[in-house]
Amino acid sequence: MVGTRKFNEEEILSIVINVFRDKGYTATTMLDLAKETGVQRGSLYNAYKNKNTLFLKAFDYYTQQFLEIIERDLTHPDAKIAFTQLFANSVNRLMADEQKRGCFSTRTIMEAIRQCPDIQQCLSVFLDGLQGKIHERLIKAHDDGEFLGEPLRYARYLVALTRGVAVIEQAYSDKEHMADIYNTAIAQMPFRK
Amino acid sequence: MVGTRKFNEEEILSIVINVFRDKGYTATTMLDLAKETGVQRGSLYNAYKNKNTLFLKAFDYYTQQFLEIIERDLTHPDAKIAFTQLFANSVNRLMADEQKRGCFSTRTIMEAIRQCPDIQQCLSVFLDGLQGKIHERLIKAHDDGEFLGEPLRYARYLVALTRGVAVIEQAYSDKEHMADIYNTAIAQMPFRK
DNA sequence: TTCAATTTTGACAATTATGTCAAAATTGAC
DNA sequence: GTCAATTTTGACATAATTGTCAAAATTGAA
Repeated sequence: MVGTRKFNEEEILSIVINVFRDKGYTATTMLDLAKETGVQRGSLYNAYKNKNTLFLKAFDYYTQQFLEIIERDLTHPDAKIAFTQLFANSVNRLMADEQKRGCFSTRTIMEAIRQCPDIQQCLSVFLDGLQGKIHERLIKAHDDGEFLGEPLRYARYLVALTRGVAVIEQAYSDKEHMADIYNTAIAQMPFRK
Repeated sequence: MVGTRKFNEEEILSIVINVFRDKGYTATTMLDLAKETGVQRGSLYNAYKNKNTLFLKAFDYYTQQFLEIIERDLTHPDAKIAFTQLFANSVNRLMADEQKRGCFSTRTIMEAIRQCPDIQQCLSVFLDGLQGKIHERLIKAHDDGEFLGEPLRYARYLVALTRGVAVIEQAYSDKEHMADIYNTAIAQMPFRK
């Protein structure tokens, strides 16, 4: 194809996600995105039409990477260990960011959902995806006799809990606090003794 | 005092909270606030210096009202019923808003905490306040022999869960979904049988 | 009633952000 | 190498937002 784009799309989307994570949806301007990516503002408008569309594209890219990670976190054959690992990794990922910018999807739900047209669909894919991965793992655990609760109810419950911990992280950024919440939750869950 | 303000502060702060709830911290402009409150922009600058300071004041006012409501929700002498009511009321309050603007404090944590200088202190008062009310009620329940868990751990856990449900509300605005999460949580908690 | 403190008002300048566009540059296909 | 499609670039006009200020209005106290 003639007149090909100079920039690498995945590279740009990664940077774009970082900028949005930094400042939030509304506070991020096209100028910010141009500066950080090194792509001229006019080029971004040409390629993505506007901030809204660019955000949607970046969020989809994020979802895809995120769901792969969740799946990997839940691979341990022992269900209780698998969930313990998922939560531990989740806390570690939040803490690993020295700027403490928090969970991108949760911030998107709480801010961008009212600002960014058409984001609802992206969020459905994200949340249904997350709930789906957890649900699948709980069904397997149930079939294995390792888990005695209702998989779907617990999947919903756990998705909510992870969102809650993401909020707590922003408020306190205290690793022990987050770990404590997950430990309390895990200890209560109806895993086979 | 001479040259007294024309407007009623509590009335204005209520409106201000509504506008911020509507559009979020960043997307709300001083012009929006002036239009909605009927107070001239210049007057708002004179009285509150800028958006940031006004937001802090409004948030404090919100916290005060919120904590009174939580305390009232937890008054039932039976602990399990008290928490069941707290959660039911919490869901009902979220659903009662026809615009589905969501939990103001959770949205503030996820957006404004990175945009609004000095909000951290207001949020501490809010969250420590909420955790404190829940903690107190759990201690009482524990003393009464109605609750067998560790009050502080469960207080943290429940605060996180309520934040999580606030996120779920924005994503799905589905009453049954939220109720289901709280039911799953309540059913697991170590209340005396 | 007068007065001084304070608020209100509307206008102003400065800044920031958006979206568009024509000209220039690039590049794959032929 | 040429060419046509596309992207890149920088400039432009428009709109929105901020913060400030002087003049006018208000009001409680003396």
